[in-house]
Amino acid sequence: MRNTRATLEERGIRLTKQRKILLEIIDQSGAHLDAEKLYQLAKERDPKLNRVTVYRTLKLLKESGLVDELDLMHFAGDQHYYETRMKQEHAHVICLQCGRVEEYFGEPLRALRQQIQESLGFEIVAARTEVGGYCPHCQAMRSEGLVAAVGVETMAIPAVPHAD
Amino acid sequence: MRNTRATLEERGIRLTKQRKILLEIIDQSGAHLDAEKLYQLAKERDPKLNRVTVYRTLKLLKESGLVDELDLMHFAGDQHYYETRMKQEHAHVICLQCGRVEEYFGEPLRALRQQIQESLGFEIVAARTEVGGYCPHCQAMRSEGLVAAVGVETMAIPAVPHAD
DNA sequence: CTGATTGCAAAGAATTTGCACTGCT
DNA sequence: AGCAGTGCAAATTCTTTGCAATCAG
Repeated sequence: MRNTRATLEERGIRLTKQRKILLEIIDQSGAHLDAEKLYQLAKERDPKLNRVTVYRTLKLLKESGLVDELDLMHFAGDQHYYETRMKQEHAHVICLQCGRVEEYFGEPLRALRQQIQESLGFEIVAARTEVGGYCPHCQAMRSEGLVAAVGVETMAIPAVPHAD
Repeated sequence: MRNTRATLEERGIRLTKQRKILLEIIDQSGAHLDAEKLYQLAKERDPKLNRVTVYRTLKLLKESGLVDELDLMHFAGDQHYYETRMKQEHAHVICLQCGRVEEYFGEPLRALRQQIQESLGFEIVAARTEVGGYCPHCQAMRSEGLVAAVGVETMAIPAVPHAD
């Protein structure tokens, strides 16, 4: 957040009340927010704040490289999710049953990036790895036959993930 | 394609004229098609074929695990791209300048998948790695100052990639 | 035959744009 | 003050749905 302000300033981007609110929400929220959820949260702080401003701000932050845009394997639809660009690269691993999203940090990610860079000669700017599968908890449920076997993309929007 | 028919048959899915056309186009096209491009190509073969059928068929193929859905870092917008599920896992590496898409196959991808599986205990069903950066050709252009430096996501829809 | 599949038109979801007003810097 | 930024309404883009007609198995 500290560096965020600096980056924005460099770009001559004004720090309005609305942007402050949105930045804080994105920063503080551990979860991966989509535009609508971000809008709902922002409205609590400033009921006048418009959905359009959310979209415009997200676009801005994306372009400035301050947030990353994910789609979590389109698990719950086609909306996009946003998170502040983290110091460390990570993969998102989503449970196709319960919707839980885990983050994976680890050496193999660096190795992969490194290798792609070398073998293709690309100068990599951004990388995204998303993985869909079944978390340990849901694997158990499935093998107990408690859950109907369905096509991977077939299930409806998930209920809230089970507790831990 | 041979196995495609089998898979569809198992599911009791009828092989209509329209579906045959769409399957062939997806199969034969080396490129990554979005729904609209697929529709355009299909219309050449059957002008009556409707856009809706394209969407329905893509959904079906996705659910049957016969095609993968990509978004190529949203480089050219929010549409999705489709490709037949390949035998081998691969990453998509897209040049943010010219739009060229390279595919990377390589051991590190397997290692990553393996590691995620082990450390998170997930049973992985599908994985997707997308990388944005600058291809060797565009790196050269950029360093020659032939191209204005722009924010990563700022550029317009790309022209056709330069020839190899 | 008969239920799955299509086409058409219309609805929906997510996101963007035009424009007059407002408020950072 | 002056222009970037906002809100509102309307437009766009991408995708899905309802329903009667059609066709594969």
